[in-house]
Amino acid sequence: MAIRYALLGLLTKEPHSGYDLHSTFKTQHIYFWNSTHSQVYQELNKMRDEELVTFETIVQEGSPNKKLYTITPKGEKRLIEWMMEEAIKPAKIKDEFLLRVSAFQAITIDEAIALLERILAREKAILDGTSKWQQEHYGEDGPPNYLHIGSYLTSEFGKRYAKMYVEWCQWALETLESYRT
Amino acid sequence: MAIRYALLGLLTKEPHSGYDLHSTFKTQHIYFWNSTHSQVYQELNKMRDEELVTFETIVQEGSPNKKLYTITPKGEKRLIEWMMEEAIKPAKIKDEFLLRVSAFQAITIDEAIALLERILAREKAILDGTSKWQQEHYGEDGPPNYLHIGSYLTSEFGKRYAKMYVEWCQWALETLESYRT
DNA sequence: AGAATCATGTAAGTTGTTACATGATTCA
DNA sequence: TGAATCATGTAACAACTTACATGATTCT
Repeated sequence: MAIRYALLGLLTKEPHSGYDLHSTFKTQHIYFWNSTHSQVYQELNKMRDEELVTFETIVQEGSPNKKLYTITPKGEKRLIEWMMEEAIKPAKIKDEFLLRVSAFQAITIDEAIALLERILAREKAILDGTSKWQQEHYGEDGPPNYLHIGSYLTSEFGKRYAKMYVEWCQWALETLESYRT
Repeated sequence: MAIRYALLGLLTKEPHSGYDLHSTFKTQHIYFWNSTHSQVYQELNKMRDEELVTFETIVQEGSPNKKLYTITPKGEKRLIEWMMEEAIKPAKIKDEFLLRVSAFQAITIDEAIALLERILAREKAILDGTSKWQQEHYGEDGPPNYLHIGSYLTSEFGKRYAKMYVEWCQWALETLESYRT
């Protein structure tokens, strides 16, 4: 239901192919949305049937042909209606690592520490990647115009989320050490 | 697939009813897991069929009868196997508010500010609730024994997540104000 | 009087995932 | 030579949500 608004939102900036849209979920949108390529293609087909998007086939040399999707006025209207709904559903999170943490009582302290150290390394790498992405795209001053404000604000969220995750891991490791004695 | 590990994890601490388990998702687990009561009951039935849990019917006066579920040795073994898997899937997040933020270019600055202010209030209330919950359950010193370490570590995550969300909202509001001129 | 809490469940529908399917080009 | 990237799609299955269904008690 909401996947379509994720796609429509990206299409308000410029036309994208299905492949592009999915790539964005895997890179920029990881902190607040996720999807698989098959779902993206299916949803784009539905939206084309409902005339929320149109596409144009781009013939390329060297890489396969692609379909460049553009949002229609009807699609824009629908997106804005959704953005203005009073009810904002709370976030739905499925974090398998934190689920493991919540069951740490079932394993030993050493096993728990080993798991945490793996995730600390992973989150450090993510923080690094997000910081670099933001620096490359927006530098110190933020986006040059309002068109990219959304992307800038959410990239900052991603950076803060990763930083919080890293610091929490470090705190959790210290806390676990103190339970060893 | 993973909902069962969420349930099994809680059952390693003590027996719970389906209602209890679902309540926990709505309160303590909101930062890393979510589910509906219907899914909880369905999964408990499946796990009973697979002998991962057993239950006992508790007859109550004043409130309806309930089924108290207990984890079996087979269930514990299955949980630990899952916790020790090398691959830890990245978190899957569906945050409709941040999805709206990512499309802020489609609405006016005033509308964007109004949305952010609503969420700031919501997140402040959540931070407050999480802080109080942690204080009431663990005070200043943390859990008295290793049995509650998981719950303590994840409640701290929840607190830090809410704090980060509040601070990000405040930063985003300032940033938006600066784009008005 | 109406809403919230406790308590469990089924049925129908929607959403999302995994596997299957293809194939050229580029990088290591 | 094998993996990664670009590029799109379908089919089958699993996961998840919403609506329906009931009903006593307690709080406002």
